[in-house]
Amino acid sequence: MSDVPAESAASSRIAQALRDDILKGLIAPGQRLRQEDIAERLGGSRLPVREALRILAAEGLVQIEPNKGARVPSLDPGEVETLYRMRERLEPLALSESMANLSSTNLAEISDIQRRIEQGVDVTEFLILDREFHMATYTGCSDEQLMLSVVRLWNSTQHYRRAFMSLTGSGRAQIVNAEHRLLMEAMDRRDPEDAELYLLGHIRRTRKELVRHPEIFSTGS
Amino acid sequence: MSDVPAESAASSRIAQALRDDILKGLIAPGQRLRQEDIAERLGGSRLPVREALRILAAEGLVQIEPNKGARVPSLDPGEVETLYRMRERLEPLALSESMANLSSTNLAEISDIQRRIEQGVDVTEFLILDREFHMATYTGCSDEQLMLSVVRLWNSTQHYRRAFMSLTGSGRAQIVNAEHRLLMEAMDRRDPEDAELYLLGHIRRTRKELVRHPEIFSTGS
DNA sequence: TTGGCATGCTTTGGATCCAAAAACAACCCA
DNA sequence: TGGGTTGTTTTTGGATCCAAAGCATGCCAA
Repeated sequence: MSDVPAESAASSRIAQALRDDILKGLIAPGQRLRQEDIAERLGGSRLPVREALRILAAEGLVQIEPNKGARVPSLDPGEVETLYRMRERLEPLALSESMANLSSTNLAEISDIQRRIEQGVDVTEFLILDREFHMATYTGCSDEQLMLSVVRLWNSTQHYRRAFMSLTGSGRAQIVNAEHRLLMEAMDRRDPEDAELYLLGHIRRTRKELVRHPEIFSTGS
Repeated sequence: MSDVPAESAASSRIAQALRDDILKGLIAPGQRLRQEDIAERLGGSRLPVREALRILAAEGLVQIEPNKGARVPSLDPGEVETLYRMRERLEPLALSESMANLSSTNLAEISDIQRRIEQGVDVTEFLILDREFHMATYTGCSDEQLMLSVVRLWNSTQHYRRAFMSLTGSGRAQIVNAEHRLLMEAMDRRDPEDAELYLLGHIRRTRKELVRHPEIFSTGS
């Protein structure tokens, strides 16, 4: 789950810990983050905590309101839909930028991740592996800003992806696997155009499924 | 008793000042930002300066390296090209999300900005008005994350847009005006599809012109 | 003369203390 | 009894001080 280049400071250590907690769902949307609590729990004073919260705010994982503190943003269905529309447009770009630089070793790694997904996993494991899969397809993309945006989008939607998976179970696994396989096949053929198209379809279908399940957004979690 | 907001947030005040300086080009890419200097120049201690730098880093305006401080990132041609490709994909989305909510008053404001652009302005003024123009077309987009991404992209490329304009002069003004007028016409017709297309073409053409002028990226500015 | 190392100087990172703003609760009054 | 108000408490924001990491200079030795 570690994305950023790990600027070796205490503030980034705290940021990393919080990031993991939020992405794992241990901190729910809407929940407030008190600086003192975090400082005590993770060690250190409140100052690096404040910087960590700034870092996370930059990644879209928390929202900071002046004099009111930080909280994990809770999104409404419309916002998540827009985030998915952003993914539909940005990730195919990242993919095509990446594919030119992917070695066959990279492709083998991607294939291996997909193999593990198809071995049947629980929701938590699937969320991790699915993210690993897509990020692996982007490893050839050297553009930092683009990848930062992609990671932000994944971060912001992670909670709702988990809620969706928990709700629908792994019944949709077959479709996802088919889409992943199509994507991999196009990548093996070194066909960025097809790969972009399959990826677009994959994300778009997920978006449409999400908006069909507004119960994900009920606060009771 | 509190009639004036009293500038409660010193860190955002400092961030705003720095942001203005960077966008105006007073702080060039590659230039280092020493915390103490900023603190002394803008008033306050180093602490709010640190937070301000984090805020700006989130907006892509500065880069922070641990124990080495913050500097305005200097981009290579490839990075700027990717940023423009991101713009090509994200801004049409923002535009279509926006258009549903634009009133005729909004459209009149946009038209007024374009009118001022066509009155003939210098480079500095053009950069401001052009940004105002496009941002005005996005005012109906209520999605925060999308707009944040768009602003980030504009921020990151601002310096190279200015370098390009200074280099080529206002010779390209006619093309830009024609594109803006086409865009406005589609918006007046309430045709998001056409508007997206014109906007895409506008950004794409600018990208292609930029990559044709690599001398923009030479450090001597 | 040149390469490498050590020392000091500068700059950033972190901790503690203090002030201000907001949430909360109890109270008073209508 | 309900709403507004005021005072207390909690929490965040800012300033100062101290520690650690870079960086440059300059010295010494080969």
